[in-house]
Amino acid sequence: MSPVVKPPDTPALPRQRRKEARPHELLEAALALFVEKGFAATRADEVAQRAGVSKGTLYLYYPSKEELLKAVIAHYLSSRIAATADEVREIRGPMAPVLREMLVAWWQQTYAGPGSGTFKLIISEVCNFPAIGEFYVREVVEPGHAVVRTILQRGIDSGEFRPVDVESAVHSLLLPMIMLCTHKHALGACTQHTIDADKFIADHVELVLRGLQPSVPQAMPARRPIKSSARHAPTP
Amino acid sequence: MSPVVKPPDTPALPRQRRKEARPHELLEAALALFVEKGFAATRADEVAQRAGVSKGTLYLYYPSKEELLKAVIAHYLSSRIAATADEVREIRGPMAPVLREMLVAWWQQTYAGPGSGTFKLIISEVCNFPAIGEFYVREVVEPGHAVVRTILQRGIDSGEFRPVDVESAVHSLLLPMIMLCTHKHALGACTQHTIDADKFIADHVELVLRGLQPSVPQAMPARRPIKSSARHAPTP
Amino acid sequence: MSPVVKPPDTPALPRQRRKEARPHELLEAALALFVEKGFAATRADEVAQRAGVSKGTLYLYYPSKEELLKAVIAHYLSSRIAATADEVREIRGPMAPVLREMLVAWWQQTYAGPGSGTFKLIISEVCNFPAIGEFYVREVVEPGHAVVRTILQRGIDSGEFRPVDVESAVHSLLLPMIMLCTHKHALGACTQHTIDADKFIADHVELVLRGLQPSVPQAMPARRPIKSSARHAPTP
Amino acid sequence: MSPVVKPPDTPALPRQRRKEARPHELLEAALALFVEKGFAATRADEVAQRAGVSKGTLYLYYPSKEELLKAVIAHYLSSRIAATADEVREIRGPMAPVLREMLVAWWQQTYAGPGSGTFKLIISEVCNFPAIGEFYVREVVEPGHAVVRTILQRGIDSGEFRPVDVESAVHSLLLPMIMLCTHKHALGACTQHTIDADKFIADHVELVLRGLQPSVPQAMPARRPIKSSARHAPTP
DNA sequence: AATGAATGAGGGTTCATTCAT
DNA sequence: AATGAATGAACCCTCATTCAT
Repeated sequence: MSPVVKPPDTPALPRQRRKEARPHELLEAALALFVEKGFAATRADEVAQRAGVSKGTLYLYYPSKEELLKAVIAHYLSSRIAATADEVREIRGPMAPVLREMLVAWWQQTYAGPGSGTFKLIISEVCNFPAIGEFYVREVVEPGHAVVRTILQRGIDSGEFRPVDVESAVHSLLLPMIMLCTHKHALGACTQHTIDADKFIADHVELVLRGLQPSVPQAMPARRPIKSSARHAPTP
Repeated sequence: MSPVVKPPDTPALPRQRRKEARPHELLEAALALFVEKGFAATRADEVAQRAGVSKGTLYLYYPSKEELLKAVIAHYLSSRIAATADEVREIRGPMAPVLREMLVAWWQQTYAGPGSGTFKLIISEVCNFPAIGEFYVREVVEPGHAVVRTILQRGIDSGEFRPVDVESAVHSLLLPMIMLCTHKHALGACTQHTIDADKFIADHVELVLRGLQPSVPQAMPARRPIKSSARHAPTP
Repeated sequence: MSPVVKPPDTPALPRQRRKEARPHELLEAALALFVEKGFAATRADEVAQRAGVSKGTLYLYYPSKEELLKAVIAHYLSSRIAATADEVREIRGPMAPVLREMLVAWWQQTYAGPGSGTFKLIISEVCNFPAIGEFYVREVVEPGHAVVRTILQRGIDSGEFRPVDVESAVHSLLLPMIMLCTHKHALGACTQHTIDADKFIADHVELVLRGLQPSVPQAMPARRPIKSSARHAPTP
Repeated sequence: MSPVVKPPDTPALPRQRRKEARPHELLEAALALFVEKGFAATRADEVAQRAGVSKGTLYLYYPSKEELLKAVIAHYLSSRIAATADEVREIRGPMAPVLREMLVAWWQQTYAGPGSGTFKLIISEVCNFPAIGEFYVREVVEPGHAVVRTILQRGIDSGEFRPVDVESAVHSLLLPMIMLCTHKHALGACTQHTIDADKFIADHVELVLRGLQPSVPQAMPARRPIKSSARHAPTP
């Protein structure tokens, strides 16, 4: 998927001057370690060592550990979501397949690649480095939400979807995806509690799309109290 | 909420002896700081100061920072989920209201309280302290999933719900809740990107419950390709 | 030997008020720990605990750890050497038996009792607390040396001993004794390298007394080069 | 002797890179301070400062203060006693001059050099670090004793020496030397109580050698009570 | 008088950053 | 450009000492 992944079996590549590759290798090493251990618990020379350079070299490319973090975030979040938005604007016809395919495509690109760790990283570090949060919201959250919101709104307008709260539906669709990316680098990385991510995402999108269908009036008497005695909060 | 916060302008308030209250105050302070800044970035005397004691006192109650972390996790994750499971087992009748009310009740308890931060804390630190992950999976994840899984399965068996993949549906219901707790202490704590959590949870549960309803045959021509040219991965 | 040794099998003596015994118990505990671990490596509450009191109580009797050290030294070095000196002054007749019996008597008293540790303690701590050294020299070294010196000199004057350097002979007699006391609490306390102290002291005194005998002229051609090639410094 | 001592009035002498020299300089500084103040009372940055480096540099070469202590011991106790033993084995002829010269040679090498402090250091710290004692016994005590024992035994076998207890005689010869080394760094370093060490050692060896001479029967009626009333223990 | 909880200065150790080579 | 030895501020933790009970 990403051709820059350093082959892990070439430990001592023979002194070829690859000044151009250095920054990217450092970013990749830094991302992996920041995601795994957190920013504060990652030592600068761990990053350098994983990138195959000395500690001093790291500081040749990034003036401080914090700048390295920002570069990591900027690099792995430079999204092409805006481009997606433009494409979506042109599409006509039923929105359900559009939504399904767009989400699954984004998902497959994201979950497998190294960028899946950025969500955990942002969650962990945003309070210490609020600039990261602003960048993320501006570059990723808002354009991403906008795309999904647009599709949903168009489906509602055309009667394809029920008139649900669009913000909530956006979250219903996207939050599990973010959570799964996070899980991959958290519990999933160090416990036996794994999730079949691809299957879940397919099932989840399907479930939500079902939930968005206009109701067939008589089909479901939702929220009509049936036997009142049966209902109570189970964990008061 | 926190009447114990020492006013910072009293330089030497007379040394207090409160052996019983200290552990809880220290745990509360540690949770807040570990959640906000991360374990490694939190200094031991920050915790002590927030709890209104000196650094030495902290070490009177917990032998190391790591043990303090474990105590925080153990304290705030001692769940009453098992009790919930017992109650649920007795319930008869339609499962949709049971599910809705149980989830909302759990949600309201959790999101508002200090325990909502534990999810971010676990996400951030589980790779550094795998024992935390095992504890969390055993004490929270598995019993929690079991409760929801039981309800869903019973609804499927009775024909109230479609025969969906139960594991996926459990995740569809719960992951957004976890994500929202996490969000509260991450982006939500330091950017303007807020979410109306209560409304979203209500909407989300409703949406999923709709998606679980048995399908009315003619209602949705799902997955039928409509205009083939309209489909392509939106973020290439 | 010393009737104040606390029986170690009465761990909780039932609240009897023994204010008078406290200081001595503290001194005994402090001596044992200071000798074993050194002053700096001994914690104040270790001393208190070994004496069966709380940390606060220790500070009721001694205002600081350093004062406790001084009290230990003063207590265990309060020597009765001066009295010995008076007795010796009266003695007439051959000095060899006097010396032998006096040294053995002093040895037997000292080596077995707790005071044997004071030599190691002084060696270890005198550079950090020079006052201890001055006290020790004044109270122990000088009077002790004076006694032995007097006896030796009298033996020399009477022709019983050879006219050796008296200072050197004093050291030849006493230094091994000090060294053995030190050894008991150093290597002897934690390795298998033990010395049969009583036998050695008897042998040593005898050997030195022999060496003090007037020489029989033809007996020893000392310092006459014998086979010159055979002599060279063995560890150059 | 110590040309590396940094003059204290040059606040920032330009950072030096001397990877080879550092370990020895650190060991020398550490020995001096550990001997003078004891291990526990010596601060790591005192050692670093005396070696002319920063505290961090110390930890570049030794992973902890305790490892530094072990390195000091290992470095200054790497004895050439075994070599001496080989040489001694070849020597024929009278043993008295051999013994005298060997002891004086060893003495002169040891007392003047920095290694003279190791005895005090071992005495002070062996109970806290028993491995040091085992190392010392194996590397120094046992081979050293073996050399002296061999010489004495050969002298006894040839009739040159009286048939004394060899172990005791070894101690009679060596313990005062150890004690003098110890004294140099204890009382001798901080009180006026000095000993003319070279003279004493020469006298002492001579005294003991005299005591080892075979007795001329009629010369000394040792242990035969002469005037019985004159004998009594002077310090009862 | 006795206790032991509380304090905070101090010491061992780490690690981001610098700089001589 | 690259290295890695050197630095020192900062952090975890200890423990002598104090003081409320």
